[in-house]
Amino acid sequence: MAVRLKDIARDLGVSVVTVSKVLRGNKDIGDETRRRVLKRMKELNYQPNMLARGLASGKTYTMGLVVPDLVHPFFAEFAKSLSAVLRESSRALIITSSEEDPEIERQEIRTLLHRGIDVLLIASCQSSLRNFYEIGDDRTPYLLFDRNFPHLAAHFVGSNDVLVGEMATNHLIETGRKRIAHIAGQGTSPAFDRLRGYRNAMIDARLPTPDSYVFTGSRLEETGDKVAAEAIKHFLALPEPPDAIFCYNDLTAIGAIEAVLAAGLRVPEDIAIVGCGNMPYNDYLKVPLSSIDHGTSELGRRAGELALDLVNSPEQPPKNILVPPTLVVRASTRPAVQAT
Amino acid sequence: MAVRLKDIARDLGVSVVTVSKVLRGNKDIGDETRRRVLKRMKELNYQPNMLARGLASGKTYTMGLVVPDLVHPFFAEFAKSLSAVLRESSRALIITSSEEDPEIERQEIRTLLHRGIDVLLIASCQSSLRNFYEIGDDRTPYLLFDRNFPHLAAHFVGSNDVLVGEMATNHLIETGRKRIAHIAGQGTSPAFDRLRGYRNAMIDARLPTPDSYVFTGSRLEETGDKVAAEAIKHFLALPEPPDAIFCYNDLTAIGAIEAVLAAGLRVPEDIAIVGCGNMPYNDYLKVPLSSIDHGTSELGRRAGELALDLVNSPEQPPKNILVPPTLVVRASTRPAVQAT
DNA sequence: ATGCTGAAAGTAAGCGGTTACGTTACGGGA
DNA sequence: TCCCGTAACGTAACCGCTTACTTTCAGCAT
Repeated sequence: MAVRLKDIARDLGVSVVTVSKVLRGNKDIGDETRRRVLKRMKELNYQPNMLARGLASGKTYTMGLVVPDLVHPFFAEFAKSLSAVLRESSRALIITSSEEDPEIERQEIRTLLHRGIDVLLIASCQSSLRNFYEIGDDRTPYLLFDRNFPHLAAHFVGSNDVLVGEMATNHLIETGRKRIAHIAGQGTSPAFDRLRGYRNAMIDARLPTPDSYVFTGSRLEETGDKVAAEAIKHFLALPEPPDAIFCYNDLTAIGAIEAVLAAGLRVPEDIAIVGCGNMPYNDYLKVPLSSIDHGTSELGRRAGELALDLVNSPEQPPKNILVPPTLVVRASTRPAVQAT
Repeated sequence: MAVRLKDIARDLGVSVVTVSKVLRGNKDIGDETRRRVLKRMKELNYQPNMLARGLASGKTYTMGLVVPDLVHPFFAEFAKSLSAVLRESSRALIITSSEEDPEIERQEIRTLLHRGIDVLLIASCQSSLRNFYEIGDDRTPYLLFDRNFPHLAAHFVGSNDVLVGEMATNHLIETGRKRIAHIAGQGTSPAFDRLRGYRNAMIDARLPTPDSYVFTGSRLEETGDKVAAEAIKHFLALPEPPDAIFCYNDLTAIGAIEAVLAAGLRVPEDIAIVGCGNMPYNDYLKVPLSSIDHGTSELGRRAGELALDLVNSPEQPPKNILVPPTLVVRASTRPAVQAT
């Protein structure tokens, strides 16, 4: 079996408490004793039993992460980056997926809390806040990422999604488009904020945004490509079809490109398209896709740092960490008028 | 704070042990008592403290997963599917990434073992077996997936990669190609087996496979697209360039398509290309990519089931679970001779 | 000499469960 | 009537570690 504190104590003729104190760097121990204990720990390759430590101390050295979908590159990359930060402070990460199902999310949160985690990180797929009151009861500190709840005073790490919407829209405006449409998401703060950013930019540029230029779809993370097909059908049936589309995310943008091409039109000549998320394969698509990059690994890093901070000072006032987005231009938004 | 067995016992005037027995479905309890305990558990919304249970019983109801890269769609999908299986038996999953670094992998394994997990699942990036002797010492059952070690008598869940290579190559042969090349991986069992499958198929078809038709690259999971560019340069410089290429994975195939197109040749007319992994975006590439599908979620499911089985009977003889691959044909391998 | 201080160690209790045995009371077979 | 088996529950110890509180003793001021 594994080496225990007891074994080291016995070997050295000291008490378990003494060894435990050395382990945790307690001042309470003489130099000579400390040295002997540390030496023996190395020799035996001692690793503390985290279950026992967690039970006795309340700290588990474990963080919990709940994402709506592990396969989505954004969440995967976030998890990877977060994981790297936690590894440095030798904490484990329990990752669970809610599959975009509020009931599963609820279940996963409860499981994590009762399993014992120091901090919970979550991109919630809830529309209500019920789950979060439960978390509050358990006094486990938590932070939201990617998706925020305006009326919940919680820590948040994410993009400035209003700015995301503005940047994408302004980019289309700057390349000379006038009739700019938006395929919008639903029910989450990024969806809401990106729409707002889009509206802001259009109003600033004094461009019209008829209601018919905003097509709202749901579950765009998983089925954005399908939804985009409907959206394009809708847009192309308008008396004045758009000459550019800002899509809620890249999957939707990909679907939009496919649908536009299938309709016999050209991207970007007839319709320019910009997405959001800057997925790895954007360069290799039929039309390489312009996109807004969230700085995902930066997000993961910042979230990890905040989480570590919350372990020590759980009661601090809510922080709101926004990582600035960047625009990555590719072929799908080359200027409409090739003035040469 | 959370509800404990003690609270329920007190409320009902029975002992903690009685409640514990009910919790675990022990026969040893009368119907009436059992009913009262269960009722009270529901009322108080009791959830067992996993740390305490783990410490006392040795079972942690937690599995550990080590993957080389969380962002890779294969591992993400595997993790997702595995996670779903474990959720059904209310077990948590600790996911860690080795970043394709043997030393990190070693570290992560040790951390997991000392944290206490019931089963370890790992796609190892080791070339040596050193880590696995360590695991053996801790008597924690483990299973390998995706990447196997021929000389290690361990449980394995993965593709039949020889068959993968044969299927891909045979498909190219059946569509009329004669000069078929392979961009091969390095150092892992899938790389080795797919190469063998390629060779098998070529020999069976009495087609030549000069050494110059096999280009070996490393770290294809992360940089396959770059490596493919070199490979294509190499192939096109041959006196008799190939008319088809079987690529170790989809990322490599994507890079190959890009490079072939950039060289002014057509896919599939001049060079057909088949990949491996059947990534989500294969339909949307410049040339939609034919690929071998591993049945990734099936793999995750089978791995999860085996892992659950190992909890109860850790000492069973090594199982070797191979999920049959399937071919998904897209534009990149349309027949060379459109005989109409 | 007496008492106080602080460094260095130890003692005991407990975290929330589980496990291996006891104990009790009842009923049936001989 | 006696014994024993069994159902139903309880007792005590322990899992490996931490926490809060002693204890011990040297050094120093009074």
